[in-house]
Parts: sequence; structure tokens; C-alpha cells
Amino acid sequence: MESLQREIADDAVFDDDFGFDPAALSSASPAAQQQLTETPTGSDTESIADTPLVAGVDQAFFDDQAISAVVVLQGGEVVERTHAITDLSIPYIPGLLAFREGGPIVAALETLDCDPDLLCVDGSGRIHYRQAGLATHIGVVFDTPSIGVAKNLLCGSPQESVDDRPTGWRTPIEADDAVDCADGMIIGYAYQSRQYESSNRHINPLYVSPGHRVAVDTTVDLVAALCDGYKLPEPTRLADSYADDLKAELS
DNA sequence: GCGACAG
DNA sequence: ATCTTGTCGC
Repeated sequence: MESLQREIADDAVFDDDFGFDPAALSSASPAAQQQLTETPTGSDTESIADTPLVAGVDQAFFDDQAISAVVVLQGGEVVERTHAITDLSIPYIPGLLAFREGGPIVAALETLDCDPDLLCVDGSGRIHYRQAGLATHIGVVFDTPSIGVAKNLLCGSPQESVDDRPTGWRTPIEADDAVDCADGMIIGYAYQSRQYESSNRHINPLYVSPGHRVAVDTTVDLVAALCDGYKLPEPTRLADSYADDLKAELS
């Protein structure tokens, strides 16, 4: 399994190679973007068509079954939702998450009518022992640009302490000896998508990393653009609650 | 051998 | 991931 991950890492592209404008990703609705970009003569179909499709993927679990939910957003609006329920055979093992959850996610993505410009995956991408986390695995399988958004750090080390940082703050994650690449290589970022202003409690940062065909710096910018007042990017957040709803119906 | 460890 | 009430703050 580890050798397969090395092959996936070899196939992965950790540079920008996607066909949309990152600036067109804002959480503003297509209609709002349209108004902003509308010309006096007004051909108003272009801005919608040019707005990238971002698919959020998340899962819930129940009785050794995975409920994989996918929500596709275009400029902040849901354009498609789909899901798949799959039996789980492999247990969770740090570093091998893609073998447990990859199949179920692929099953859900295959039922999609549209084809997304970007996949937003819950879990690490390049922040992984062999640089082939779940987001990378999925991205390479579909050869679609992808990014990984994790709530915890698997490996690597933040350049600065991540404790109690303000909204918008970020710091690079450097490869350490646990990562299969040059020491000090920037493999991701800790990104504080949200923080309480004046409170006793505080929010932990997200750990974002390239999946496939996205550079590390672009990855943080994309996540920043996809967040809309909540800790998680909108596509992920909506996929998360959709998975919870499906699970509730199933229980 | 010991510690670390996405979801 | 999952099991779960109250509680603090805008």
C-alpha cells in the first residue's frame, strides 16, 4: 500500500494546473458577481459559465458503512448534491486513510452529473508521510485539481506556534523527518479561517495542503476564498451537514 | 523499545 | 470519525 502511495505522489502535480480564475471563487453568488462584472451592453451569461464548480466531499459513518456526501457549489450556490453508501472493510490507520475512505468517495463522485473544477477534500493532501494523503489520492484518481483541508496535523511542523491566532493568519508547514521529501520543504499551511475576537475560548487552525494540480500557496488562498464566516470552507461544511442528514434518515 | 498519528 | 448538555457570546 505504501508503494502505491509513492506512485500516487509521483503522479501528483504540486503546481497550479487548473483552468479557472481563483479570483472567481469568491463566496458571492453568481448573481452578485454578475452585477459586479456586468457591462452596460450586458451579455450576462458569461460570468456564470466562468464561475468554477467546487465540490465539497465529506463522510459520516454508521455500522461499518460510509456515507459519502458531495455538494457542488458554483459561486456560493449549490448546483448539485449526491451521495453513496458503501461498506467499509479497512480500519482507520494513520497514513492509510485513503484506502479506507477513498473507494467510498470515488463511488459518490462517480454519480455526479457535472464535473467539478476543484475537489475540496476533508483530510490531508501533501501533508502526509509519503506526500499522498486522501486529497492527493482522490485528485490523482480523477486527474482533477484538489485540495486537502484537515482539522488536525498529521506530520510536518508549523514554522510558528499556531496557538490562538487571529482570523486570516497563516504559517507554512515544513516537512520534517517523518515526511518523504526534502527537509524544510513547504508542504502545506496552518490557516486560521476563523477566530473569536474577545473570548475565553479559541478556535484551532485548519491544516491545508495541495492535493493535485494546485500549488501550496494557492491552496491557502483557495481555502481563504471558500470560507464564509465559518471555520470550514463552505463546500466542506455543506457536505458535512448533508452527510449528517443522510445518516439521521438512515438511523 | 518509545512516541506520534488525517478521519 | 463517534458518543453528547450546557453554556458563552454576538
